[in-house]
Amino acid sequence: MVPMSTGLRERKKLATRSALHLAALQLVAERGLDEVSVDDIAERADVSPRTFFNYFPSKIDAVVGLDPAAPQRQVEAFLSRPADESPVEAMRAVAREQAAEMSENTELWPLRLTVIDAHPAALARLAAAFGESEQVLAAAIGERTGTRVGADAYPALLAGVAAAAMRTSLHRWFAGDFTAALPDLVDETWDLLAAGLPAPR
Amino acid sequence: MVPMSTGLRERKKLATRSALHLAALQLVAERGLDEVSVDDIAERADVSPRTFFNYFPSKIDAVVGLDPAAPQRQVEAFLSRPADESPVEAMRAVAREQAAEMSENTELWPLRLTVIDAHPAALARLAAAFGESEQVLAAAIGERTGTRVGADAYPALLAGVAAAAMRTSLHRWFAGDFTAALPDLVDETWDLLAAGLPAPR
DNA sequence: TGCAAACTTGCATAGAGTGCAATATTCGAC
DNA sequence: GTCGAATATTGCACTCTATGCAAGTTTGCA
Repeated sequence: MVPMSTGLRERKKLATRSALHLAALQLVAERGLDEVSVDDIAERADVSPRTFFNYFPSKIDAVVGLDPAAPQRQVEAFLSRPADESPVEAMRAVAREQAAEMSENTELWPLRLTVIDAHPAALARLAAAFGESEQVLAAAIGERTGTRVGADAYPALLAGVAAAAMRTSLHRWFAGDFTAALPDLVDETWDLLAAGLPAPR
Repeated sequence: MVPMSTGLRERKKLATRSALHLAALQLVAERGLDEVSVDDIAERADVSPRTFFNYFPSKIDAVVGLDPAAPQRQVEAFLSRPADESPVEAMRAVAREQAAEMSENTELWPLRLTVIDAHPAALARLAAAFGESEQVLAAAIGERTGTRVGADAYPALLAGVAAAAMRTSLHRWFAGDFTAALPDLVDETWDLLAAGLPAPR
């Protein structure tokens, strides 16, 4: 159960998914979102148009190409932080880890963010994905702090703030042509938050 | 130019838009999102299916039914706050005003939020709308604080945090069956933010 | 009253997205 | 290696979304 790195079947699926995502990114970068059809993407990735929808529920999802397991991994990382850390500290540490991972593949995230930022529909889909992520994260925060998500403001707020922090950091990374170190940007952002968002200067 | 409350033409357009939005809300509340087609919505609102798309770019937009001018009004409210207020104070005041407005019509927002919360696609669209709103708001914050949106983290972060605060407050309002006063929920949320998100208890 | 601008509608069309059944591939046991 | 079960791919048929365009209505205004 839950194999770490398995046989041919699993690897092929990952490869196909990755090929579809990359094909979508490249085609949209070349021509723009509206000039690219699902058929185009499937053709470049060497699968049938019908197979495309076995991997992504929509065209825009293939462009954004987020890992559907990412929210769950984020939750696990958060819950396994040392118990003496405050929720904010733990969340911040998880964000820094995530940032470090994103920085590792020096090609994928910059390409992704560049394409996404140029297309409002993709930006919208990304915002929606962050929103979904927030919900499972809020549940985890509620679990850790012993508060109820509906009743208390804290869990949903911290989840929302964490998502905003990551989005802000990613956007600054992009705006600076990916020359800065993403984990550093994340740290700066969380410094502002911990201080209660003091006015600049 | 820019008439406050104008002739028959303007009023009819607003009425049609409102009728389409309400029809979408009611139908989706009755049957669920996938059992409602654009044709159904147009029929209940007594316009042709083609006219539907003169008012909303997609079915889900009709369900969510947000005012496309809202982000701009938010920006204007923010920029016209007294100059001695800090950005956080100004943003918080704007949020409280918005909350008060939303509470005024005791039918619309509760129905909206109930329908939206029951349908992930609508929730995603709402998250995307908040994201769009953040962008223009960030520009305004940058203007007020004299910082550059791409270079400095502050404007985008405060905009993102403000959006998270509003979403959190709306969700708590909904979770408590709309018995609480929304402006109070907003205040509590901003208290947490200003204190740097201290751990509960 | 009558002209111009703005709105509605029908028609045609491209493309997204889904269910279903047939085919092909991989896995695991032997 | 071979075979059967499980899983993945594909083609087909179909519905619905969404948009451009042109013709017909309604409204605003002089």
